[in-house]
Amino acid sequence: MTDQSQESSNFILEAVREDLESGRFNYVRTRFPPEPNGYLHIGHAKAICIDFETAQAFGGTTNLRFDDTNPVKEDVEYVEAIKEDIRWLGFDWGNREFYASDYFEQLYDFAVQLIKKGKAYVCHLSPEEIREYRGTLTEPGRESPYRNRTVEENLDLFERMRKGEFPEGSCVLRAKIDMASGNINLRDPVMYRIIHAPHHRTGNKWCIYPMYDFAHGQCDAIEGITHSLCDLAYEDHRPLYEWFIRELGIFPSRQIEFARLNLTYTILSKRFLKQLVEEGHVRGWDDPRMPTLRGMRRRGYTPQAIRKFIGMVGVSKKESVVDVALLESAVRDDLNLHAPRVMAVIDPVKLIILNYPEGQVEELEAINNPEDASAGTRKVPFSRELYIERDDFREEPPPKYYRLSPGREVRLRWGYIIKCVDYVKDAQTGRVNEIHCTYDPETRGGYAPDGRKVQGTIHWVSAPHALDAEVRWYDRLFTIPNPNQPEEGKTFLDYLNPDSMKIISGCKVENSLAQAKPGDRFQFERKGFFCVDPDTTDSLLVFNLTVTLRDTWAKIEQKMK
RNA sequence: UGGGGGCUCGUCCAACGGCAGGACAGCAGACUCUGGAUCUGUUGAUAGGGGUUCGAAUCCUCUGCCCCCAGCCA
Repeated sequence: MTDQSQESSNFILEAVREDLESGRFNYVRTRFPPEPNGYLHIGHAKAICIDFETAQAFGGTTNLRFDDTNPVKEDVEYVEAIKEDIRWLGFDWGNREFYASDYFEQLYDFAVQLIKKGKAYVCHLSPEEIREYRGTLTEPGRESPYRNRTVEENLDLFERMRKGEFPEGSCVLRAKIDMASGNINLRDPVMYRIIHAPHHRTGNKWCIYPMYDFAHGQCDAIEGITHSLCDLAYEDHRPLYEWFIRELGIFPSRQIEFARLNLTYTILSKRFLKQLVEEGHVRGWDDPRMPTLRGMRRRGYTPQAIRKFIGMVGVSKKESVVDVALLESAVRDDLNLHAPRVMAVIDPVKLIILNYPEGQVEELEAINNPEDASAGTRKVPFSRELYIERDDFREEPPPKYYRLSPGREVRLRWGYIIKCVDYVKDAQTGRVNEIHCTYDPETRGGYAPDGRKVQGTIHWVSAPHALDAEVRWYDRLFTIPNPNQPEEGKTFLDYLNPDSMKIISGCKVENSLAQAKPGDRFQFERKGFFCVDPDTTDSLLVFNLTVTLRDTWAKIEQKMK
């Protein structure tokens, strides 16, 4: 209860601790093994954190190893992107960057070793036949007619596979295990297949490539990985992983599986994310609505927030769906402490202070971050004509509304207390297009010398000084908590939120933002956290909504309906 | 009807035979020049049955429900 150490523990750390105590291992080394066939997302961030932090907890190291055993799916473009994203998260693999393809020769030797032991054979069954012979979940399989070839014949055939004498699909190398095993992975799994395609690293040197099951564990062994942490999906593969270790007599890495991350209102399947991009439902892999690390980065999420979130989620073997609100909370928490505050009016309406001298400009002092005194202060210009948020004025204020309305007083943040005396509406549309106020010159800086209480404080910008901006206001990409489980006859695309992005132009922001550069993060007071988008040009600032502030008024208003 | 896993507040994670706790969400209040932040309080759970035990979320047993596996993908 009062013990803080439990917060940072989990079943993997306990297992590793036991392995060290029992002497099973005397050091800790993990690996993060992405296949370079796509971009990293928040789900990968969980794996990355677990891999790196587990090792760190015991003074160990983590290798980055690209699992590049299938040349037709992979590309160098992805290895660079993956490295960039891991670094952004703040993890360092030093010079321990490896590739499964570095070990192709070694892996080939391992295969020969198994052939010589009579534990592997070249099989000429077609893919369809292999499937038939494999049996089903409830019925045992049948042995391949090629299963009992001699070692010499297998050695010869395997060598010729390597030399490129056979077309793709004509034969494979299989492990000779047990066609009746209840675990289908043990029914003579394929170890090598023929692929006549150039590999992004080995070029045309190879035309046979190891399958995941014959590559992963062996690479772990070669690298001396003590703990190979992976997805629950590989639980069934562990007996095979261990079979290869035993038969080859190689370093006995221990595979431990944990549950992958799922998030409400979010899709994390690579295939579906790809579909979102290719069909144009989002603007790209780095669209701020995407759960990719590049998307979240562009959205304004910080690596610290993502790591904090992963820590809050914990590690277990239970398949779960984490509420995306937890992520948003972690993001707010971090940004609250570090993002400078700024005034920005997203839906502006003109406000004129009738008794303020025309042409006069004052510089008012504003605190940059109330959570961080070292952030200092800045000057914001004040004048007779301002913009305020359209929603901060009501002709007929509802109960509990304490912003501006006719006859009422409100404080302009860091400015003066003003009172609404009149407003004008557009004759055509009926929309309010000007609000007339008077100000109390005694209240400069927002303090009332008479001690009078003003309930509302609203943000504003000086009209002649304001900068134009575009705001991209994001909402959840999907309308239901679990788009992974569509109703009968529907797909996740049926739940796309049509309002997941609203592009709002004509926003007015304070002029201190003139210096803002892409990637800079701010809090727009009373609104939310925003991040400067790379689409920003010299003439137009573009901001992405990272996450809104908690909005209790919206909640009250909602309840009154 | 094979094999492998999993069931603790709404959600996620703890408690490892000894008072079921935390975070997020929710609710109520305090404070406030952001209806922000902060602080306080509060609602709320051991899938079910049987057993072992002084004592069970934890051990045993039966039942139920959920997930994964039949790629020459990873």
